[in-house]
Amino acid sequence: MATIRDVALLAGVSTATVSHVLNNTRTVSEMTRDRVVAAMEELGYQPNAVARSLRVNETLTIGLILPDVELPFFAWVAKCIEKIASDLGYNIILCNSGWSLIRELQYLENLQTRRVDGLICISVGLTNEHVAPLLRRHMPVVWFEEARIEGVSDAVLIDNVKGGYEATMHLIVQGHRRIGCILGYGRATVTSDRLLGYQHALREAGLPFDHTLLCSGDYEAPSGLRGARQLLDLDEPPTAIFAFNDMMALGALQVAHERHLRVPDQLALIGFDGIPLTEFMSPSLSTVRQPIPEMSRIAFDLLLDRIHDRAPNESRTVRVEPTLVPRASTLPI
Amino acid sequence: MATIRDVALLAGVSTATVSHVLNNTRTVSEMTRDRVVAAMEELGYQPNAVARSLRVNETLTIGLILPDVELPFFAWVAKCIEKIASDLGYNIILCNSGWSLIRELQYLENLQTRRVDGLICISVGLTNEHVAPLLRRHMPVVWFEEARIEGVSDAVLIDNVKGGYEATMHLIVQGHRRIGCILGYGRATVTSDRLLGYQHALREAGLPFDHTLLCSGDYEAPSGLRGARQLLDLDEPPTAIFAFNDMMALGALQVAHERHLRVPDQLALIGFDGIPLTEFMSPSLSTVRQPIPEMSRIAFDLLLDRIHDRAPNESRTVRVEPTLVPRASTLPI
DNA sequence: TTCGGAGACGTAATCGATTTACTACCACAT
DNA sequence: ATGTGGTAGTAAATCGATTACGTCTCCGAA
Repeated sequence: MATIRDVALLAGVSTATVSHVLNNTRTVSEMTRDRVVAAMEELGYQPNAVARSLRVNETLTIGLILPDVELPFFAWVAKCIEKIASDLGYNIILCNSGWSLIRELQYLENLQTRRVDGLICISVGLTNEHVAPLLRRHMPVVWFEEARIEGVSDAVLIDNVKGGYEATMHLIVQGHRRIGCILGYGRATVTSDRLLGYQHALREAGLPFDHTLLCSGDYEAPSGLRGARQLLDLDEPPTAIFAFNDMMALGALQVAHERHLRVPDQLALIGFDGIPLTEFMSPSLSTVRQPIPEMSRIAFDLLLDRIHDRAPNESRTVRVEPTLVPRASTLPI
Repeated sequence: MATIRDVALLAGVSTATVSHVLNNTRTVSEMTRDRVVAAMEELGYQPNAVARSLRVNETLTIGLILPDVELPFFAWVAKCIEKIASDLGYNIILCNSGWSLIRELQYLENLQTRRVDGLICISVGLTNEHVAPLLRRHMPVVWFEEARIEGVSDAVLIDNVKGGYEATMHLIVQGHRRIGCILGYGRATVTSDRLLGYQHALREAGLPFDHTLLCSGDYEAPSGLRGARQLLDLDEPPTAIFAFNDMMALGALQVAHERHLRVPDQLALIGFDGIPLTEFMSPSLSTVRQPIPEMSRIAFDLLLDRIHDRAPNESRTVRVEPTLVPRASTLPI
């Protein structure tokens, strides 16, 4: 494999000159430049980014930690972030934590060792305490969608209280009085905030809060299925179900079909996230959309600001608005 | 950021000794080892993988090029490969080509520059000619699921002819005589082989091949929707549709609902891939499953063999069997 | 007493780039 | 003749690890 030295030798110049041709970092006479370029061609030279990274202390790589790329929501996030990154010359190291704090911590170690320039985290267990050592070493970290403690590292979040409120209020406006909830993981603020919004809406409408209408899920379809069955088996079953993500809503939708309940007449359904898939469910699924493309852009900008040291000392939290997307699963035709 | 030299200084030993403690590559007396470990702790030392990579010429990183992580099939692949890789200490650089050959080529350049140890490719346009320069530089490449030319680089493929045959024959056995097809991209062997299998099955059953029953798609749900509408608008519409992937089948399923066609009585549907989602559609979708976890394992093994120079000179193609998964969308209750 | 071998470590070259500091040359004005 | 300034190039230090080779000490056998 040809090195910069080989190129320099063949072109009859120093490695410095080759480097300057490569990076356009100093004027090189046209004659010399041509000779260098020709030498690179002839040798099939490919610069070694590892050596470059060692010297300039920059890897043009960022780590992306998320719970499970297989879930459409996270796949969506991964795609958006990868797009933005690659357009700017950055590469993404994909880290699939499988909802495990231990694996998250392993990735944290690993990514530091690899000297990634920054880190975007959709974390299930990491807190600011875990990343404090990274911050001290000036490794930028941005929390995405979920931040266990705000105000220490940068974060881009949505207003989950509002999202929960809007989903619930939408169902109430459609005339529903008993609204079941399929929650997410208990310890996540994502879950507790959406639940808070649900309760606000009930209170505002003067409806009682009945904890038997809550059941827990894990953001995967089977748990939505189990949850919906449990709710529909109640003595006084709900007429509408608010699933805290779209995949659990999909599970619930299957239960509706299995029990021959017409959606939305006999059972209304609303999800959360707004993954593209929701549009293609039958009936199409109402949902609360997270603006993932925008959030990805913001997350990357926050990261770049830190990487290039043009961010303020204090941390920044950007909160974006979710938007209600009413579709056939809640709207009578 | 502490370096190995800082550790050596603090522990009062040479960098060689620290390195040997780090990698367990030479016996170090217990006393010295303790001092070194203590020094590492005190300094919060984290080895620099970039420097290591430069020296040992190994990055423990592999590139994964695929068309679109957002599609559940590719997300599934990404997850499986990432799992296997990370268990072996490798990291994955995610490269989303967006079905573009140009971007694939850019990633190819980029990954070479970064000196990844190997490459797994689900390619839309790359051929062996494009990767020939990589192979000459001893960069291992494994084609996954699709290989434009076999027998030059390693590949793990499924028998798409058989898959197409089984899907079609399954529908024929259920009594269908006119079977529509929603194809994938024309230039891919994945598409042409599945079509071949379809034709084999028709011939074997003595059914005519009618090209008006074919329409083209792009593996995304909307194209399945358009395709299904087109097929059902025929003067003699099919009673069953074979979509060349599950997402297009999902689109077709939506058309069935929109036209109030009972599935499978009035319209039977079968997809391809076997993504987990199929189980949660209503009705659950029959499909032909690709054994992605096994294929991922095989792909990685092929790669590791090349990386460690224990592969034969000639290329190896491993072909695995797809399996028919009959579900409610083709089976009357 | 000497020699050989094992155990424990150190010195310094090396990987392939970038970049600072310096030189050489030429043109032009004073 | 001297100084000034710009252009084009080189030599060598540097990034932070790994590792080939060498050194030193100690112990037991000849």
